[in-house]
Amino acid sequence: MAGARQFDEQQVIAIALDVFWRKGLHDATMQDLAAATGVQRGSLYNAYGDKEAIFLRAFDRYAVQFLDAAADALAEGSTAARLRNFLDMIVVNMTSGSPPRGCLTTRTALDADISSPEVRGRIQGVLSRLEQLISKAISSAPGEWSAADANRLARVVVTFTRGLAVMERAGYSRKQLKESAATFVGALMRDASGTL
Amino acid sequence: MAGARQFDEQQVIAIALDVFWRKGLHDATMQDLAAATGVQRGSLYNAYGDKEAIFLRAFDRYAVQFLDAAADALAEGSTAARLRNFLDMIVVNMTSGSPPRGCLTTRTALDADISSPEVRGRIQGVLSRLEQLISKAISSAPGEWSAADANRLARVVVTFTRGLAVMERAGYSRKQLKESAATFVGALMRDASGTL
DNA sequence: GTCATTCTTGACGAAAGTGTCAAGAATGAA
DNA sequence: TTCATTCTTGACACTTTCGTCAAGAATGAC
Repeated sequence: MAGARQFDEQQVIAIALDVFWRKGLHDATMQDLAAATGVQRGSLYNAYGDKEAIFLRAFDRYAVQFLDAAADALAEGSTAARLRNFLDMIVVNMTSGSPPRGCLTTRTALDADISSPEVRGRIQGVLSRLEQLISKAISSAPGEWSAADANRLARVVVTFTRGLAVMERAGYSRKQLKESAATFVGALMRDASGTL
Repeated sequence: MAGARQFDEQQVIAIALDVFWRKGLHDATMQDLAAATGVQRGSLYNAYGDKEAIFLRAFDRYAVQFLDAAADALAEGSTAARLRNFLDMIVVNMTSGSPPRGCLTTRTALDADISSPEVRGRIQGVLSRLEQLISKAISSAPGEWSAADANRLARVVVTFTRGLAVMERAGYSRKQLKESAATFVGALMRDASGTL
């Protein structure tokens, strides 16, 4: 293999992820990626083909990290504690960075109508795997829900997390989002504890 | 006033709303607006200045209609019934059209980082007025919530509606969204009735 | 060390969008 | 009817982005 690649692919994809996270798949340009990575536009075309191919690589890395973190947050405690941990993780995730980067999945989902089937598939993949994780966490914790209820509730929780991502874009602070998340879990799980 | 305008402004704004609703403020072009309205690009620039000015007019009309519809849906019945009516209205609203148009407010919110303060302000305005409507509906219905609880719950409900809008973009059907909404209300409002 | 292969670079042409403008058309007021 | 004003139209200049390509640089295999 002659003419070796002059850049670190892992690093380029990691930087590309950051660019996409900040600007979105649609708004990030090849020039943005070239500037951020220090790799010439032509080299990126040569190495990956087009912007979407870079996005898919970056997104796949992101999805793995994200779902791992979600699984961790959902691993222990009561159902309420698991959901609280999970939602806190989500909120911190979307309010990190300066300025905050928001949620890459949600941003990408909103552009679904101008995205390729590949991209749409990744979004649906992340959301459905997330739903499965949550459903499992709900039904495996000591709780009062049937498997069917757990599935339905999991979808509601996923939907709520997407709402948090929108609210973040609308200007709500980390603190406000955490407060809403706490209210949500409190209302959903309310029992004799009397929260809410 | 000599040289009268050759087009119906109400109609142009209504058509512009449809274009923005389908493509988003950012992705809709002046050429899209010109083609859809039948008014030349130059005339639109002459009449309104730029794309954002047209958007603001269209959005303001949309916001009034939307909030009126929300107030209607939240007007009568138990807290649960009000919320169910309201969420059904929201879901129908975002799944109407072919293909479905989604939610204009949510789409616009997701582009907050490249929008003007005026546009961001409109988004926040709609969301906060919606929150107030819901809070009022919750606390005015025969129910068990304090005013502070109603405020917190209202924000949770607004957040959930934003989540529904994202899920719609991700490919969920009207039926699925309604089902999630029903589960949400059932879980939130659960009492001796035993739903969920 | 030679060489075929691959990568890198900068430039190119095409396409799409923006905002502006001069010239002409249309209109209401007098 | 006349005329000043306003609207309409198509063209223009500018910008951004895209994808490609030829020429040169770098590298691993032999």
